[in-house]
Amino acid sequence: MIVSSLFLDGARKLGKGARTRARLMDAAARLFARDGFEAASVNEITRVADVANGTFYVHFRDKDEIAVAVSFAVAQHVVRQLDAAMSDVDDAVERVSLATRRFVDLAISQPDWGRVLFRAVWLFPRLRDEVTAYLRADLERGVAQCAFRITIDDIVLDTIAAMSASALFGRLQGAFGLEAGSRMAELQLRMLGVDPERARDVAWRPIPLLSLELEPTDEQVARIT
Amino acid sequence: MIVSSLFLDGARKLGKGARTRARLMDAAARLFARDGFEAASVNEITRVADVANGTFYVHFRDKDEIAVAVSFAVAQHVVRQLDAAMSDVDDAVERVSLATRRFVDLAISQPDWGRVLFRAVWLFPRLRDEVTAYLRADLERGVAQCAFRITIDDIVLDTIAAMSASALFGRLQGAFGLEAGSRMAELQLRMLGVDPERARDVAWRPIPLLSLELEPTDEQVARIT
Amino acid sequence: MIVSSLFLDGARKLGKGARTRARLMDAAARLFARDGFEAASVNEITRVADVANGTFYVHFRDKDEIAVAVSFAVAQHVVRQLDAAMSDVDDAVERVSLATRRFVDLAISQPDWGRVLFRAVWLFPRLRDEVTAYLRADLERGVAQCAFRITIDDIVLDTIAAMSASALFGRLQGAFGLEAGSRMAELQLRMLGVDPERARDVAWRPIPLLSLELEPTDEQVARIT
Amino acid sequence: MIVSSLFLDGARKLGKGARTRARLMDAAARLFARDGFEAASVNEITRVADVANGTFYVHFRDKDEIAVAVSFAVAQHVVRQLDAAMSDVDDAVERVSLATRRFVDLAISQPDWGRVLFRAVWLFPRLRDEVTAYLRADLERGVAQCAFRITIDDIVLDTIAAMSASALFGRLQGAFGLEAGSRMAELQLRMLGVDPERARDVAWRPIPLLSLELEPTDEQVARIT
DNA sequence: AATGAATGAGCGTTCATTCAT
DNA sequence: CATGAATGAACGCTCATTCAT
Repeated sequence: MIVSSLFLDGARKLGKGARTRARLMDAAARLFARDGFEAASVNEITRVADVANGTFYVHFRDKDEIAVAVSFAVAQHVVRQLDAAMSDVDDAVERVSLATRRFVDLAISQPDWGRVLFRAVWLFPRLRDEVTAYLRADLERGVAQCAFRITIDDIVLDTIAAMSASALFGRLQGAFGLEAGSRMAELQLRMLGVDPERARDVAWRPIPLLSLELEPTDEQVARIT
Repeated sequence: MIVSSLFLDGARKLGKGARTRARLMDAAARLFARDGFEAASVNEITRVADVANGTFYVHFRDKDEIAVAVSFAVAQHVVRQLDAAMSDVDDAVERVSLATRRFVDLAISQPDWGRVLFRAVWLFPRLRDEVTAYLRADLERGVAQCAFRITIDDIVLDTIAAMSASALFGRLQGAFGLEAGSRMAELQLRMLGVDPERARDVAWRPIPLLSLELEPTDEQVARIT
Repeated sequence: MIVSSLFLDGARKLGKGARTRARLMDAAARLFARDGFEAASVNEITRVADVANGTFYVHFRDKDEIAVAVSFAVAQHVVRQLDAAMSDVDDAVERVSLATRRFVDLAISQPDWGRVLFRAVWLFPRLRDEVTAYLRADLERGVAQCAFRITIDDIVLDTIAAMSASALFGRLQGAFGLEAGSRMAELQLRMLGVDPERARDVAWRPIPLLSLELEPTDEQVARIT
Repeated sequence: MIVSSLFLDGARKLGKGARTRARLMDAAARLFARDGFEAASVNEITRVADVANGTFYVHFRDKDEIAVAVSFAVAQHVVRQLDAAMSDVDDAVERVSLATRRFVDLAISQPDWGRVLFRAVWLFPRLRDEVTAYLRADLERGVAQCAFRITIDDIVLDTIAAMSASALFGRLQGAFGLEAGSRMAELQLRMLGVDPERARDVAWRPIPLLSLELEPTDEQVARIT
């Protein structure tokens, strides 16, 4: 269930240095998810990555740097795939629903990444902005399509994000069941001014499960390395 | 603006032990708020409380214990007052709006408590439950009054809480302005199925500011001590 | 030969805390002398002082603080005794000669302190000033007595100090023999304009050896603690 | 003002290996001067020298070795030039004065080398001996010329050196002004038994400034490489 | 000869916690 | 109940050095 080689998989064909760096990022992702940024120690990261403690500082200036690197890489990886998976969907109502539902379902398929994302979004406002850029586009599309009867501002954007994050969190904690994604999507659509019946229909309609690709694109690897 | 004697004020008439404990909790509340739970050290707490560092362990088993004690006490204190301040309001729409708006305005009047609450709610699910008990009552009242067209379940409850918390957070960070409380209340009401026009009216109508009472009730003091 | 309890001896009658602090300062003096400030590690100091490494920080903010404390305490202790031991000598020529000779002889009787002094004087200009204040008084006295035919300025002062330090260093290294103190005193007096014959007479005349008092005065202990 | 290619300039015509070694020595000289021997790290040296860190150990056994190499080379380079610049001066009084004044003036024209020299002289007694060999010749010449009324021994030699070093140090620290060289030369001459009037005359008489040659002789390069 | 990733002991410092007084 | 000195494991980080390429 836990995929621990997001970065290593992508770096297999690269040099030895890149592989070590990837091992460190994998270890960090796992520990940040389990313990949080502060509680995860550099020594523990290197222990899990199976390198000497000094090796950490060959690849990262300090603990913050790996936190940022891991967070951004995971976030980009996830968001891009969610986005790519609905490239053929035009309707904003469908898009918002799909994004939320699939984002929440991350909690099941990749709990580590989910946790990293969840924590990182609080810590790095820039990351939040980058992630919500996709969301903003969909919301504005919805307004243009007269599907959302609401003014799009920062508070709405942030609130939608917080709602999705909250559902993800509930799933991760085991407080919510499988329906969390649909339920949250429904609530969001209602809030955005979508007719409650339509909101229910769209949010609960079965969708093909998106199985997240483990191996990042070469382009992503390049940015990470 | 910053209240630093929430607990001490209430413990004045009690014994010396209770006063020392109260001083520690006041110090802890201030430091947890300012630095976060992890960054606040026991030595710093005792320094601010003006007691010897060993005295801490006379009153609390460990750092976690004081965190729980402070969080629950602050949360109860705040929630009860928000509740008491609308004891004469029957309409659920008004109640939900008032609760959210005043909760968010905490960020201004008592940023210390706001931060403590915000952190504590993530940390202690039990605290979340206690706080949302009040909310649940209002939501069910709203359904009974046919004002909310929605099924009340844990996800809705949690989502409303997360939305308020998110607005509080935005205020604390300076990302949102004075209007955050009203805007969030409006979004919540829309989500709950209130007519958008009514939601806007209620959420943005001027309300008397609630100045939080500093001294906890005797009953609260008893529970804390 | 090596006195390692300058501070501990003085703190015997004080509380436990003062004794631990004294043990740390003794250990630090020994290690600073042997290895220098930078090479002496805090862990080593606590090991020699036979306390836990964390105990160091109960008594000193950081490594610098103990370096300053040790340096100033040793310097004051030494300088005051040199000064006190010639309270009945009026003649500036005699005084300068005595001070240099006895200072250099430190190298034999207390090599640890000698080394600490030598290093500290380079590191802490303020310490240099404090120490040379005594010297300045004697030089000015000599000018007033028409014994020194020279203008007293910072360079002269500093040069006399450097010369004495250099002789101390040579003794510590084993490069110079017993005569170093007298030889250096003679050179200094010649430089100051004293007649070469008189310089030789005064500098080489036998003097009672000053055995440095190990136990600092209560006043000194109070300043240190 | 700061010469950073003392060794590289001299190694231009040599092989690639010699050039790399020279680049490392230039970098080390600069960093030892700026930060001191202990604070200058091997990685920093290689970074400044623009070679890989592993390359360092192709050319030097350890950090000590480069410190010795740099110190001796700089010292020889400086001392030989000071000596060469007064090849036509016979009078020992003039020679001692010139040497001290020009040595102290190093602090202005080449503060980097000044600092390296100053530190190195304390660290490597053998270096001290090599440098003072020149000085000894002049002192003995002065005795032969009946200009110095003093017995030349190791202490006198060392003291003269310490005095010059002290003046250099004062200049580097900014504690002394332009006059430091002359003042110190005057003090030395007085100490050596030169008539105070003559000492003043010689020490303060204007001299042509010596601009140090950057490129070492081939012979020097050979010894370094 | 040159590279640069990797090592691991060691650094100064923090801090929750204990315990004799 | 209160004290505060003492503890020692753990922290983030540095750095001289090694070695496979």
